[in-house]
Amino acid sequence: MSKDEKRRGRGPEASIDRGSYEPPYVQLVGILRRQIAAGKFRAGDRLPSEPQLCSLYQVSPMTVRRAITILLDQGAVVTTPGKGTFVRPLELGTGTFRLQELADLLANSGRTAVRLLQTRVIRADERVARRLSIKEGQRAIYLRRLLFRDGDPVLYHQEYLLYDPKRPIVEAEMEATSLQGLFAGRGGSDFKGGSLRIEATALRELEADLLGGTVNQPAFRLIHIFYDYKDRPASWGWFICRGDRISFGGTLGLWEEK
Amino acid sequence: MSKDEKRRGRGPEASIDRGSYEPPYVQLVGILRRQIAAGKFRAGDRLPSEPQLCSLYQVSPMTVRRAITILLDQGAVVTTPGKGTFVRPLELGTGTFRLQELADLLANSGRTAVRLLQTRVIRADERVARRLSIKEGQRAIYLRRLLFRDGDPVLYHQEYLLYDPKRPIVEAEMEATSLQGLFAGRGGSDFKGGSLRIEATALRELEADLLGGTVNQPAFRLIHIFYDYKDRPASWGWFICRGDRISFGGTLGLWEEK
DNA sequence: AAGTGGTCTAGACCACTAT
DNA sequence: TAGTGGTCTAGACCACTTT
Repeated sequence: MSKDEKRRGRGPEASIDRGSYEPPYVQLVGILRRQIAAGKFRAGDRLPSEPQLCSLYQVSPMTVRRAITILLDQGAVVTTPGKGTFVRPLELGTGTFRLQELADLLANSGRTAVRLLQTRVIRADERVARRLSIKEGQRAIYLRRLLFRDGDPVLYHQEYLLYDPKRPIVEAEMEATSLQGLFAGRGGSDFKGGSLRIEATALRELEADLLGGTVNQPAFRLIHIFYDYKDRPASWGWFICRGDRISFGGTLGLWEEK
Repeated sequence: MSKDEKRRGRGPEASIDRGSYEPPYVQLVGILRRQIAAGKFRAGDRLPSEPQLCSLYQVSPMTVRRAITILLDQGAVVTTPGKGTFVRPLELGTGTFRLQELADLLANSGRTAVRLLQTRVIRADERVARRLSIKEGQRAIYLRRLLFRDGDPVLYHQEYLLYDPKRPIVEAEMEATSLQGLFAGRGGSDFKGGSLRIEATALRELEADLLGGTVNQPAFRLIHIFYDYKDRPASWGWFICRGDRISFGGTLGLWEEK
């Protein structure tokens, strides 16, 4: 698909290929990244100034600016007004893990199934009340689900939902709520966003039984709070997944997965 | 174009404040985000076209474009050429976890200490050879470190490094290698980047002993490979951290931590 | 005063999609 | 044909830092 990757073998500088399908600012990002990755500019070094880059690569200031901005929020460089643009050193704190693996586990809805284990209206105890910002004793919905991949149970999900008497939730809907649209990505959900937290844990008896694992086996617990469009916490819950079934990957610095 | 005020009818509820220290494109990002978060535009809805946004907020196409681009890589919208810009539904797969917690654990170098437990030159077995892309039997450096926070052991680190006879590593250097500059963020490292993977595990006897935990206690294993500027894998290793000492957080969708 | 990053304008052209 | 996103130009102004 990318057959016009030309070798610009000689000279320290590559140049912008105007005939390429790749826009100049993308090419410039690539050129600068390669120069950094090749060690031409090391951590702490200053990059050429923006006017210099303009004349070096024959592009307008705006195009240089776009490229720099991209490097900036890729974390490759830092800029300080009046001084210059500098190559950023590796910092572990900037590393991130993606949840893509979790989504992959549940992609392809044909291979995925949800079994609703339990659904009941409960009275919020102190813990639930605090998480959902309601009063103790108020109603909430408690759900337990088991998610299958190719017939194998892979995720155990427990969730507390705001109870809204004006909008009762149908059973069929509950299988989808916060899964459809969250996992598959299609169909709008009623949530505007949420916060996540991942913990290391071990399977308890029930969880081991449901997930076909052994008691005390290492596992991930993924805790979520989703908020509705009125900023109310509308869902609090957690997924349990066997540690030998999933792990989460990410990259650091200029490294791109190959 | 007509500069008549045809925006009186269904005008924007917010407008760009030219006197603000916040540049117009940032304000526009905020305005659109708030409208989405408030439910004015729901998942799947189409945003006003870029020319419409230009006249709505009296900014140039380039400014609108910058705002849209930001929303785009914030994951808030998706764009399809020829059709429009659409609000993106929540997708769990887009969630990310930050390693900030890990960096925080080791911030403030005054409270942090590194104890080198072991350092020896070894012959690479099959596993090490594969990870470092060297031949079996070749030399490599094996390190074991214990990292303390306020006197408490918090991280156990094992690492295999490329052995370079031309550049022997001093002991003092080893305490810093891949920690200084990776954690503290100052001082350039010799690595251009790396890949990370996080696993759920349980403490083994040695690890429990070192970290002051109990055997089989839940824990995280953070595996890393760092690459040098010649794209060689120069460091392979992993950190062990008690599960009750750390967890990793992140957000999803339009939610911002408050 | 000169250089640097940061921002913005007011158009232009292109490729794509729908009618 | 008209509308849409995507890109680009060739300047301009500002705030900041260094000399």
